[in-house]
Amino acid sequence: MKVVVVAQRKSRSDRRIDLIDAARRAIIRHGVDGVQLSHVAEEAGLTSGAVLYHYPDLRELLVEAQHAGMERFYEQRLRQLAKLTDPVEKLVVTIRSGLPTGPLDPDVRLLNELGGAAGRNRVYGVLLTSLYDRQVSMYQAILDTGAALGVFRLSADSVTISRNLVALEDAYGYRITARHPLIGPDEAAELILSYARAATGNDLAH
Amino acid sequence: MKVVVVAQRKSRSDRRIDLIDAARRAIIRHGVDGVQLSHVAEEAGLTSGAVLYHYPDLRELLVEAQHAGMERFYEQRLRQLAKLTDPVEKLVVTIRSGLPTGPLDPDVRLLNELGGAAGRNRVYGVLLTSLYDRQVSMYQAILDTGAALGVFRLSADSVTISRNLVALEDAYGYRITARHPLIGPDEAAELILSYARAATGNDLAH
DNA sequence: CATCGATTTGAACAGGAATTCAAAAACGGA
DNA sequence: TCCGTTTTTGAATTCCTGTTCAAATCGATG
Repeated sequence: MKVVVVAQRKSRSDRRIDLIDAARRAIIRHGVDGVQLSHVAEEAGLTSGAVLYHYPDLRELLVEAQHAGMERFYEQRLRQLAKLTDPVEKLVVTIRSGLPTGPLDPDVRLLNELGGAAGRNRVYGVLLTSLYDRQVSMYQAILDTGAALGVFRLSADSVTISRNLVALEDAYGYRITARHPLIGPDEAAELILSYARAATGNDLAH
Repeated sequence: MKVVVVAQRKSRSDRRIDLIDAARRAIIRHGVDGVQLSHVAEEAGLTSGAVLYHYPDLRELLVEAQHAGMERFYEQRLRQLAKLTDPVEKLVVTIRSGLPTGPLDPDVRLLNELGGAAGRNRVYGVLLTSLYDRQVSMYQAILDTGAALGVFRLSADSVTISRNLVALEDAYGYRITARHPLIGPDEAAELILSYARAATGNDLAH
């Protein structure tokens, strides 16, 4: 008696979502340039042929996976922000939400994979740049309203400060995923807050 | 008449230096995880067999290439620093020397390739961490002497400020190599200087 | 200039990955 | 339940990469 087990069949769109998620995991495991069809198939619990059926070009799937990962990361930050009203609280929470929870944080790991590739691949460069700009705008809104309310006294224009805040998040994300022995999520948050305090003239105690 | 052209023969150590350099270029072209033996061979003007003769394990060569690239980057920064005495000048020049000259700057491109891989590969993580720490020390020395001379009035301890300065360099290095349309070397330097001014209480005009 | 060891080539080989495709399986609807 | 369509498998094929190794070449040395 031969029993053949076939992977659960799914609708077109459900399967694509599965594959994008599988690709995300595969990229984290093997890197954007090291990932291969079989890795994605394995993560998805399918055969290479099935993956190819949905995405004839692996590179397209990878781009979609990166895109989806970015969007998820950004949406998550916005969602946390939406719950708050106090500019001080907003700023503190947002700084936190830009950092990985630890060295294995999948969202940040995925974004970090893009860093190097963005220098070689224009598509990735554009993706990463657009994420950066949106994050900057996010901070700007917080800083501007805080300044309007008289809670913050900005040491420079809000664009400059916002760009630096996002830059610091990015960089500490790399340090944390690289397992710096002295810099974890808490320490990184404190380092960025140190800058934020100087830039806003507020001690950011909430 | 058959003419066989053989690559110029070189001494063991010369050839190894060549290969490390070729590997550096190959990594920049294809990524740490996308680079393959033939890429390195091509960059070196040799055949795969010849590369394998010197480095039976490609991964070892790649690690050496990354290591060499890091050291070169760091040494270069130290060298520029050694020429100066004024803390203000030192700080300004050092900030500059941590940024790529443009999107194609090979040294920064190479370092950026490491970012993602450091989350997966412990060796790369250690390399990158040690570079970061040394750069932090470099800034610390500048800030501490400036403070001792009364030129700087630090807004936080020198470790904190130094960590943030290196973090900002790193992050803007990524932005520049990803070809951010608004942030080039000059703009990045100005952004970091904005922080440095606030942190040192010095307007850093030289 | 003859020899010897070190270096490089080039071809052969092995393993693995992407791609193709016919057949099988699963699903939805009649 | 049966049928037509969609999805998945698995095997065959092709392509590519790493690896091995004998032969050729080079450079130094006596």
